[in-house]
Amino acid sequence: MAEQWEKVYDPTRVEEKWYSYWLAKGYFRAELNSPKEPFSIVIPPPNVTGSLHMGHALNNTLQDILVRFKRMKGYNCLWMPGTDHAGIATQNVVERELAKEGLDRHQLGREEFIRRVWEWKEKYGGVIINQLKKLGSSCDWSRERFTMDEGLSRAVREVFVHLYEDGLIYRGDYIINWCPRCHTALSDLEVDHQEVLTHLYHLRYPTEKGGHIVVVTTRPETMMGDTAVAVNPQDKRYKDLIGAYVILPVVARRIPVIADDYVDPAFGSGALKITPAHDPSDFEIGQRHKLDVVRVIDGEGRMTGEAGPYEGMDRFECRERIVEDFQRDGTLLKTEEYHHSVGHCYRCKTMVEPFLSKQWFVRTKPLAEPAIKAVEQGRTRIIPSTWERTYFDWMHNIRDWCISRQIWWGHRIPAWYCEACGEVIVAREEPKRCSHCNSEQLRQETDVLDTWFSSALWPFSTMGWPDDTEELKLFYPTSVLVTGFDILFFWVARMMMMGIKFMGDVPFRDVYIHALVRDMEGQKMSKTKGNVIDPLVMIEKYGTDAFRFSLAAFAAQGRDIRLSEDRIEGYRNFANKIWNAARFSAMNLQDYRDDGKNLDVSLCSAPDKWILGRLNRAIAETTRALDEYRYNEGAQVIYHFVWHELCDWYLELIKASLYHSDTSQRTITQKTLVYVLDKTLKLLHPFMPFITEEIWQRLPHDGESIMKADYPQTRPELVDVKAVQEMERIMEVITGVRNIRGEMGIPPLTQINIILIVEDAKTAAAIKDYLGFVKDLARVKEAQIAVQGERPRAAATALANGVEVFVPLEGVIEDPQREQQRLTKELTKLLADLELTQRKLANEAFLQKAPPDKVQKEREKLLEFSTLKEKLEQRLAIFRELVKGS
RNA sequence: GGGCGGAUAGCUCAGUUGGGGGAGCGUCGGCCUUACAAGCCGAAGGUCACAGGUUCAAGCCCUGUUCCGCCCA
Repeated sequence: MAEQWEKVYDPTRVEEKWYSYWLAKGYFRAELNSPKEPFSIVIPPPNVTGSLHMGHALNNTLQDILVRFKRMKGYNCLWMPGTDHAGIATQNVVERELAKEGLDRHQLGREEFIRRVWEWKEKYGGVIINQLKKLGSSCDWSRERFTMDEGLSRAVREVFVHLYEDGLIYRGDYIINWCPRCHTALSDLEVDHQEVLTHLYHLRYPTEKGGHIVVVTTRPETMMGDTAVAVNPQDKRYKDLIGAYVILPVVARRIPVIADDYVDPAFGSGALKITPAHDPSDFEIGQRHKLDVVRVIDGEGRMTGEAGPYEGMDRFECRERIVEDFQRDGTLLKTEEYHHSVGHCYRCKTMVEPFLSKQWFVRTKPLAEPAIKAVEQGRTRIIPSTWERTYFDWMHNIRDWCISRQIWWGHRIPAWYCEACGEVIVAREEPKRCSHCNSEQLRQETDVLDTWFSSALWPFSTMGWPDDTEELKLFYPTSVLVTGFDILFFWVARMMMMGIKFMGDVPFRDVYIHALVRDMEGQKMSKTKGNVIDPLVMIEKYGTDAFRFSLAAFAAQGRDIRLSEDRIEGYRNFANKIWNAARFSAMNLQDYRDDGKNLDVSLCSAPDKWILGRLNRAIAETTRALDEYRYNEGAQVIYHFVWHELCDWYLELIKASLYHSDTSQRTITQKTLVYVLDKTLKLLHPFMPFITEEIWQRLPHDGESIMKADYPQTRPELVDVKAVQEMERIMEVITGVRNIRGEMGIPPLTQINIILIVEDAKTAAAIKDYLGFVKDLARVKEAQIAVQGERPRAAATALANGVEVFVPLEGVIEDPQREQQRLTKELTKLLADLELTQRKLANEAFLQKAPPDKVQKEREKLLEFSTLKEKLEQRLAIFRELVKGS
């Protein structure tokens, strides 16, 4: 034990060292031939373009805690890591790079562009993986996957073709969400609705027979695409106009007035302009009434030739111009302010354009049904269960999923079109000729699939599906998925559907949904708001262990996390506390030799027995907390145990034995200390992997690494309940004396004597052996015990569970008023408690209806409080006299 | 418009079948006590948002109100 123990724990050197050690030893690897029970988690794959943010940090800390916990519990653990190709995001990044060189992807061509993306991925794609390693994540890196890997791509093709053959994938013309900047379709989920302040424009459309009708719209620029005006059939104002025609301004097109229940007569003028090409509801109305479809905005967000004089203008510019023009010519009657929510691209925040186009869709209803049932039947549990409702709501109202994207980076849709006969061929491998007309003129679909399509297969594609692998047999279904609620629909719901469809079983037994990390004001962290706290900066500043512990301590179920740096600093101090406790122990263990025998409680000292009792409880509670995904409770239990029980009491209590006592007592305490530290470090390891390994290796230990050690189990046979209680009574005595010191302003260096008065000789005998602890911890010079003796008059008093503590004040402090004040304060508190108890016991209904044990408890309290009251009043009487006399 | 969550100490938050409201940070007082001043000892501080209801008993269960946040349309 020649190691240097620095006075302050320095995480920087330690972390790197142990992570490399664990890697080199292969501790993170899952085994394929193991008798151990399997436990598996697939990582929510971060975007390959990403870098570690708080969300990742929380998510992976929680997973790592679970995996380390289970591994120590003896499970064969697989934590499957990897990244997601993030189609749109990655393409955007690489396009930006190209733009710096003055290039765009069209100049490069598809093949060359994709080559550049791969090149970029090889160069920068590993960033987040290294950051996860810094966090201590014990993933099985030998199995790292990427959604664009050959194996995973094969799974994607297999699933696509299979779904197509089952009639669950179709292609057609529908209104989809179009991002004019990313130049692609988006699914409904990929649209963020944001409340914006815009205007409602009242436009006057002349009717064919003279007169006019007023329509109300937020989007006047689409009016050139109107193909009808709709009113509610019940609306008397417009009854006569139904079937008539109006003349569309600007383009002078003749369009009908139609009746449809969709129109709300109370909104605006009650007349709605219908633009089937640029609004989802209008599209549906258009289909019902077989209306023409006129596209006035193109994929770039610019006005088409159909827009007449506005052709070529940007959609927003067009709105301004058209409003000006209408103002001038009287078409615009009125403008009012209006709040409504408008869709924005979740990747680039551009306002999406509802857009009619040909896209590929997944028919989701048949897939959703079994996924709903699985949760209803509890085959997958969602924790906390409040999220089940959200899951069900979404699943019940699920809409078909637009899966085609007009970008290049991603899994190209395995469909080919025959140039000769127009046949669509969907196949696993590229077809040579048309299955219908035998033509060789085939052209592959240019669209790629939504990234979430491949993510949906993640729990089984990463394990080698469609091959029938050992991994799948062992580790599917996975034990738990740990993820944030923001991707419950995007990802979890879709994995449920695909897992059940293709594996015949749910992808995970449990889904643990954790909170979002927000800033101190409760705002979502975002780069644009500038309120991000960088996890890597926190790690740098406070150490990984402190940072991880903070996240765990904050992770209360069902509640968002408002991260505060003060708390992280607090847990940095906690790490230092542990370090110093270990340092102290090491200093007192230099001569310790393990005798190889089991710990014999009967030989232990009272503090030893006490800490063993507390340890047992800490083990039970931490284990229960982690079994129930109550991370914050687990963290809290350990924190309290280490700081306020182990350090504040136990280490202080054993100093005397370590410093002065005879060898046998010292050896037993050393043995207990080693035992307790060992278990404590193991309890803490899943939360704080690095510091626990460092300390564990420095102290007497058994094995190569703490992460391969057994997780502590409760040991009732090591708990001596009576000894624990006796110790606690002495601790109360100590606290009582300290309280007197503090309240009476007796400086620590002032020597005091105490007299303990007890009721019987038995108690006196029980306490006698413990006087040393009182002397040491309360800084007492002389301590006497008396049975039923006379109470000293000028002495401050404390009552400790059957022991009356007296601190004679003569020569210590001469002002009796202080003690009088102190006693009055105590008495006031006591009287409040006493009154409450008396009132309860005076209540007939309570006596009759409350459970007997509760009533009994109140009776005991009454007795206790009454005795205390009597004693306090006696003391007060004495001090009143002393005050008078002085 | 529909749904969900929150309101508890100065601040950030725990509080698991209803039975004397806790922690961390901060504050105040005292300490360089040979592991740790990133520390030790002591203390103060709360109509548990508001109004009703159920119950012998409510921070907790029910109803309504106000304010805040989120998701979906």
